[in-house]
Amino acid sequence: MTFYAMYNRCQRWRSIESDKIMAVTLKQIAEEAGVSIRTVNRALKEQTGIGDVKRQEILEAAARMGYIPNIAARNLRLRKSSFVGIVTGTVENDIFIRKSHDLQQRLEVHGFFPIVGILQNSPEAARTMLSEWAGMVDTVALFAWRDWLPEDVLVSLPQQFVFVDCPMISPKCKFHQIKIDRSSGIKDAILFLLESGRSRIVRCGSIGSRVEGVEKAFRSFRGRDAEKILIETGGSEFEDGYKLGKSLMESKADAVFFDTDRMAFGFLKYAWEAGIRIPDDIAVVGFDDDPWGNYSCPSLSTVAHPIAEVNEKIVELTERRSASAETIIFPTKFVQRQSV
Amino acid sequence: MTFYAMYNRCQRWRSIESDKIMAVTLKQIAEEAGVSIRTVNRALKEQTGIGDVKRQEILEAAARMGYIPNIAARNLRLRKSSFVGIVTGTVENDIFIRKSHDLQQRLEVHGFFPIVGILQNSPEAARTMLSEWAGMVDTVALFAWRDWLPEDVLVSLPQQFVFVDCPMISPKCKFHQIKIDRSSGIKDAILFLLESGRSRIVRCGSIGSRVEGVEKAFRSFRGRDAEKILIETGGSEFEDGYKLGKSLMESKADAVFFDTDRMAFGFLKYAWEAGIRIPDDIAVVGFDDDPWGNYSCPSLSTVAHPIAEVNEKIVELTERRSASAETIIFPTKFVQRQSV
DNA sequence: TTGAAAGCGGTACCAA
DNA sequence: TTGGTACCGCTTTCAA
Repeated sequence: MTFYAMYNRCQRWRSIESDKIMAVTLKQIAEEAGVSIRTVNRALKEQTGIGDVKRQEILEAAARMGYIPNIAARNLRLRKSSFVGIVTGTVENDIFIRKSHDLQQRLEVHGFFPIVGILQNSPEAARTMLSEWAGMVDTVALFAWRDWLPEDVLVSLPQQFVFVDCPMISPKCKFHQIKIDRSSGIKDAILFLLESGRSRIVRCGSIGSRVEGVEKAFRSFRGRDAEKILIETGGSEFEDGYKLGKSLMESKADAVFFDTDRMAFGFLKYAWEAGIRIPDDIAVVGFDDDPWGNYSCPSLSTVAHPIAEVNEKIVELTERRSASAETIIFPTKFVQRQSV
Repeated sequence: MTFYAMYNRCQRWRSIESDKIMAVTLKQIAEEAGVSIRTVNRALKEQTGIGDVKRQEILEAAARMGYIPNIAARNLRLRKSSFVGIVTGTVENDIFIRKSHDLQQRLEVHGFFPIVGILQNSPEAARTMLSEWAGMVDTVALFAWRDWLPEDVLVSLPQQFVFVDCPMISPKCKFHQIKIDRSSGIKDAILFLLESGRSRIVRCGSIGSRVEGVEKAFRSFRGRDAEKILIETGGSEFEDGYKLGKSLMESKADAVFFDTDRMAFGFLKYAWEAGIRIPDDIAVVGFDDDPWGNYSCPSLSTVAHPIAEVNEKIVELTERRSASAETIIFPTKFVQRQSV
């Protein structure tokens, strides 16, 4: 038997035995109101089949005792949940964070809340994390992934998985995939550079996932009077762009396309220190649409991810839990600012 | 009765009746292995009191069937959870995001996962959101709050609440509070400005929470040969700092302290366009330690929040669920970069 | 060494 | 209009 006492004026109920706050349950309300649990349930759910007087009594008792339904119990019984998993990468201030923040806002509109996690370094650890979410989360959106076989890592996990912009996943993967067509925005960027009279266009970046988009974009301009130069670099961070400054200027390029905005910002810093004028001496385009591109000196032209479209799709999948794996591609967009 | 079938080579079990993936339960493993649920539980939990042969059989069956424990059910039974609520503000790319991302990483180290939400506009909506987390989350860290009485909004919610850097909360509030002493870092910033020969120091910001820290810092330098000027501004964003540029330069100040880094970045842009040299013409200090301060031209001196200390404290509270409300204050720190 | 059974809190079918 | 009760999946006490 448990004894309860009013907990000062804020009307919170506590167990006398422990300091732990006991949440009020349907059973307690039923005892208080002298009815059955089922009746309390009906009153709170505003279902029919209950007298107005009794309903009022029960609602008052519930309010007085400060009843808060236990969502874990409800989810268990209904075998569904209002939580959605989001897995992101670790890089601070990276686009992952913006993407997941946008998704968070969209999910809330539809009554879902995100459970967030950072992608682990080993497939075992990643799997463990996702297992920890079993029963709490029906859908998991993966904004980051590594060179693992999804089928192996996710075997027998009960959730629905949505891979977002994870290019290494094979097309016949049996999980949902939302892909991003990097080349569309890059194409527009290069077109803009060509039309504004630039002819020696450098790409700075690593041999990685973003190459294909750039190559595809460049190919579609074959025959135009422009030269494509590649300066390879391992990294994709601010420092990498900064260090590239010297060799970049020596290449006599009149436009440069960076694989990430962060690299572009690094080059902006180099240019600022070296007295290079942008865009007069060289035009600069980044990739990611980091919000800081609005504020840099000069503001940075870039290629934007289709964040809104991607996240709306995730919300849609969350709501209907599609049985068969879906694949959908959204295009990127060129954003013109001061640096071109 | 439910029928199961092997789901192709990945060994996932499905109910034949529906497309919905049925998670394998202890009961199913028990039936498969011909033992009781309790025995399966003992085997999986690696408890004593079970024969080695039987344990091996059960573990194999569980692995073969792809057993994933249902955390919602476990939490319900144990009346505790491995999830922690985090409530943030809405501003994109704001410090909220960095704080919560750091907390996320620290929580994961201790086996917790965040459930994240954005602070709603009305107290009712905020309360509804937190109710939705009842039973899922034992502790909620609030990185944002409004001008509401916590006692009223949070009445009878079963979780433990930690207010982080929410200055308007009264000291005798019966929830945990982690406060930030803004003046300590500002004091060091001003000291640096004085020692580097500046004497006309402007503060740009709104009459709000951050005033006190600045005033306190200035007071401790009374008697020194320096003049304090206040330029009041409503906002705290990039545009606000940009717009302030003109009147700021007209004030003949030789140093300026902004309430937020974002405002400082706005002023940096103005200075860049107007040909004002920083720090030669005027020294600039921001507040928040936005990572972009490393990359701006020039890099921005600022005052940093004690994010690590605050978040370690939250983790500690999460782990021991303190019964009595605790209040703790951490100091801010001056970060010197190119702009001073 | 094993298993039956009583919960955790909420939902909803079925009978009264 | 009501209430009894069997779940959801997991944990743990207690008895065999």
